[in-house]
Amino acid sequence: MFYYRTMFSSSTLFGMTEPEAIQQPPEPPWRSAPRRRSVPRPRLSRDVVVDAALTVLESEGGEKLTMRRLADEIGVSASSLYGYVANKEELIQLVLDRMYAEVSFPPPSGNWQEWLKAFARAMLDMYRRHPGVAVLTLGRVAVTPSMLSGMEEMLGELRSAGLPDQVAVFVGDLAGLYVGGFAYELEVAPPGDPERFRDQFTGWLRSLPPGQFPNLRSLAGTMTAGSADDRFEWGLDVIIRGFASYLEKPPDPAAGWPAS
Amino acid sequence: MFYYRTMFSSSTLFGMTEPEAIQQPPEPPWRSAPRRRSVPRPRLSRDVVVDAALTVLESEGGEKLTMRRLADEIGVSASSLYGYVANKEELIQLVLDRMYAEVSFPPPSGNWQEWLKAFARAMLDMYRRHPGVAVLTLGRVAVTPSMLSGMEEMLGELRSAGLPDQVAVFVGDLAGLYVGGFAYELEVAPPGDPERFRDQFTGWLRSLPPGQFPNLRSLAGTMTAGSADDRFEWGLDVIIRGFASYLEKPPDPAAGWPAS
DNA sequence: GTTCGTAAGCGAACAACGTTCGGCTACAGA
DNA sequence: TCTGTAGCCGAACGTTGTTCGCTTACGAAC
Repeated sequence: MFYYRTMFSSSTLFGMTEPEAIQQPPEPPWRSAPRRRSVPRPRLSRDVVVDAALTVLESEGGEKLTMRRLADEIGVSASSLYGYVANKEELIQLVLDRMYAEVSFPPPSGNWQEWLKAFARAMLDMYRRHPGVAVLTLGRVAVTPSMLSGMEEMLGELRSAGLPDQVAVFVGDLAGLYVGGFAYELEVAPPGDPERFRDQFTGWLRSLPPGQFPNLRSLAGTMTAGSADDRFEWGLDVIIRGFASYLEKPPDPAAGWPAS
Repeated sequence: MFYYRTMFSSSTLFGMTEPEAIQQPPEPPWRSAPRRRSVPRPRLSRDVVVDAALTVLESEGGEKLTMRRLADEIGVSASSLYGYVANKEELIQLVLDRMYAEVSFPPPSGNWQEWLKAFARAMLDMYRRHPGVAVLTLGRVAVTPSMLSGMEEMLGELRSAGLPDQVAVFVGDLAGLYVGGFAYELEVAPPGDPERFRDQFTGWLRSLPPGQFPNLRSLAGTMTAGSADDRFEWGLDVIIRGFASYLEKPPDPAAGWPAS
């Protein structure tokens, strides 16, 4: 579901330790241990910080999530946060982990296509419940524990439904990119009335010079047609159809496709 | 090709003017006119600034593109840049416009599938020639003149190849998202030896606890298999197959798909 | 009950960022 | 030669993430 921005870019970013170094609990390396305290009387905690981050996120959006603003939300100074979070990047990773953990997996079924659609919808629902989160996933690679669990679950379902390994890996890759990108698009949409905005955009397209942009002009209505949900379902369907077609009729092996 | 992050989020971001206001040259609204000067003896110019931005971008990456760094590159003070560029956002838009203009369109052919693949490859080539640019497209909506031209060209080709309007619009949407996301993935990959990194990542996956992550462990090799080019071609093929399947066998109209 | 160690939290500060403002400078036109 | 102005600059402002040293208040030890 979310390999895409993950598989080739995740590890060294947060000072990933060498494979040998990770043994007992292979938590992602960015997860630093919270500071020990033999005297337990803190007003703060990792959970308090992450909770407050979510509050700020949902009420003011991703760009407004600043360490000072977050500290204000809790009623504490900004520097205090660094006792519980290594830096802002780690904070965001913790937020994303919390979000991914919220996504519930569809029950196992032999039908990988329907399962994947249900999972994708669950992901999109999560993004919708927490506006401001999709923005955080951009330009960032989140290898959080709960995201690993999501990947694991999906791979299990796809494999047990009979998909070849390579296809199982790649379908998650592509679908994850799709859902994340779609959620981002929803978030970035201007806050005002969507109808009005759509009309505005359509009108702008129609105002392009006819000689230079005939297609954009005549397709102005088409480009803004359909509800967000319709477009989401459609894209999902197209991607899954593509993979189904691949299963029925694999391309020429000489083209360099990895063997399944 | 790049509708995705465009169609529903572009306009109000940069203070889009009302449709009626745009008449003769409907340049995107972020493009402010450079300051008039009856005395033409400037060391700087918009082109000089954009050129320098590209140099910084390619040598130090997107995060390092700062106004001060850019000014240093030219040998000028940071504040001087604001005579030629309204702000950093506009600078980035200008950079992106320059990049999109560099992409050459494949010659028209009746085969929309091959045409689209060729266009996607040309886009990816552009991103590869200019490392650091893909990062800039994230979290941003670039409705630049050259990007409009790209959309126009693609729509023309797809329509003349017989694709229904709605499909033509959406295929560009999805393919654009794919290419942009892929390019970003390439950029974010750690600078060191890719082979070594892949081994590292594979090893890390294999070090996950077997009971909890059996699939991730056993698919560790599969997840990192294939060259970047192979994976790019594969994803492209999957997407296009999905659309082809849609053309042959449209889904149930009751499901709310837009009529073509 | 007093002392003490320690960790939680604070305020100030730092560097870097985008951006603005007032002023200097040097040239084109009068 | 004078003057207006365009081009550019340095300093500054308000943010940002982050660090550092200090205060404070509690649990434990005597």
